[in-house]
Amino acid sequence: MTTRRVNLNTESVDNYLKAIFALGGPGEERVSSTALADRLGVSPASITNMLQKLAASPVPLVEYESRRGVRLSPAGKRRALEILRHHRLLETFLYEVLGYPIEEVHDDAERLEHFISERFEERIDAKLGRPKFDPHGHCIPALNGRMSKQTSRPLSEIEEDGEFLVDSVSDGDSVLLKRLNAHGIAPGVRLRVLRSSQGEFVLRASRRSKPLQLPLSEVSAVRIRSIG
Amino acid sequence: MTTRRVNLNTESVDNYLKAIFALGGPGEERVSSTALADRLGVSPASITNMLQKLAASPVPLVEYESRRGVRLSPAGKRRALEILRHHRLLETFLYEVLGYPIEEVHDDAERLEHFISERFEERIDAKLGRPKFDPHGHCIPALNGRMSKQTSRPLSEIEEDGEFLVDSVSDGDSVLLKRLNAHGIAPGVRLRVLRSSQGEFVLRASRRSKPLQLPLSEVSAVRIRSIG
DNA sequence: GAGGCAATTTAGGTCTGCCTAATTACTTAG
DNA sequence: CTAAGTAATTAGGCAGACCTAAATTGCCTC
Repeated sequence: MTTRRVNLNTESVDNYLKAIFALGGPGEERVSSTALADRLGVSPASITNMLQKLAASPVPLVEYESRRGVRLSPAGKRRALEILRHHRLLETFLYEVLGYPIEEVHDDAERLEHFISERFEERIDAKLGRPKFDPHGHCIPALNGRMSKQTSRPLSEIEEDGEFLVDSVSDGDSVLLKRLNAHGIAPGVRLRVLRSSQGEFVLRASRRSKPLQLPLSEVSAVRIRSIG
Repeated sequence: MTTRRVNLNTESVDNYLKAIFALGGPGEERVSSTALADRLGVSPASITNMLQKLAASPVPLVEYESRRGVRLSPAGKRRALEILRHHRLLETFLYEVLGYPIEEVHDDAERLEHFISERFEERIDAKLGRPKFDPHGHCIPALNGRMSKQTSRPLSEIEEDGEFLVDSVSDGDSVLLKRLNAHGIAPGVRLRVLRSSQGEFVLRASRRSKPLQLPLSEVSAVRIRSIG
């Protein structure tokens, strides 16, 4: 019986690796099947199936022990970072060069990230002047996969009200993103937290703009640093 | 029994439609299965299979009678032209904005043409100033699918030697394209045919450049118009 | 008008990525 | 320490897009 080699360069595999990378967090913790199933919108059975394939490949893309969750192998992490790089370069490109509205950038980048060539990647990187951050304030991994670690924390986790620097804004929810943008809340901006009680925050980006009230769930989309 | 509806918005379908469009020529003649199989690098059986599906869809993309070849339906033609538009806009974009070498433009455009959004299409079109021709000299179909018809003829079909205007150059063979380019043979250029005998042509684009000798098979990649 | 041949279609598989249902392994509460 | 309850895995299927091999069919020639 020949060991049949499978093709692991598919969009689907890309998405699994991205999801594991994202859910693993900075500590690269093991990720559970359900968490993945949930994130990818796929049944748990499909997850198990794919993970077994990814782990069994000649150069395994994940480390996987049955019922104990997965984490990326070095090769898998490399791939995940490459795609993340594509994604963020594309977002920057769509925003800067093609003049997309900020909240429209994510979806197109998500689709194209799987299909651009190395040449395309290199050309837009050059055109943009080798940017380090995308328009949401997220760090763009270098070609070699290096990426500086996050020094920010979610706005939802502050101890007390006051003034902060917006570090980045999550790009997943375009409606929220548009709203934040309309209120001047964008990376690099000074943000005043006027009031944060249980589930509600009231924010203002500058004297100009109107205050914005947000529930805790949405506030966590904004990451901040202390000023200074 | 429910009529199961199939998904016809796939890359594969795109490629069938493109192939039928290209092989049908300006007269939109019926195209044979073998010609398609050949062009798409797929077995004749697969062609039959796909054509049946395309013809049976609720809005048929092709007109197909068993053993008589296919042609595009109006809907199919619309789709084919849309993709051709994507392709040529992308080529122009990669060339003009991203500075690709001319011979590298085709492959990336071919991959991306299936995945760009309407917004992307509109943005690059705007950025390029609504171009009418791609860098190979091919006409870019308008948004509504309108496209002026070709007034040129293949260089391989000239009656006698002399001077011509290069109309366009085929983008399929990147090696040839690079060679033509290196000899200054590009759309809009005056081209002198120094000698054309049986299977061989000798061409020169300007007093400057060295003459280029090409076999008939490659010469047909160049389309020309009379000078006037 | 029958044979022969090439083109085409039908039949029956494969592989990928997904799904549902059924089963098994943990974990934890009593 | 057992009974739930939950998480994960196995088993068995399906659709899409391909393939090979085995009919067919259309047509051309003798």
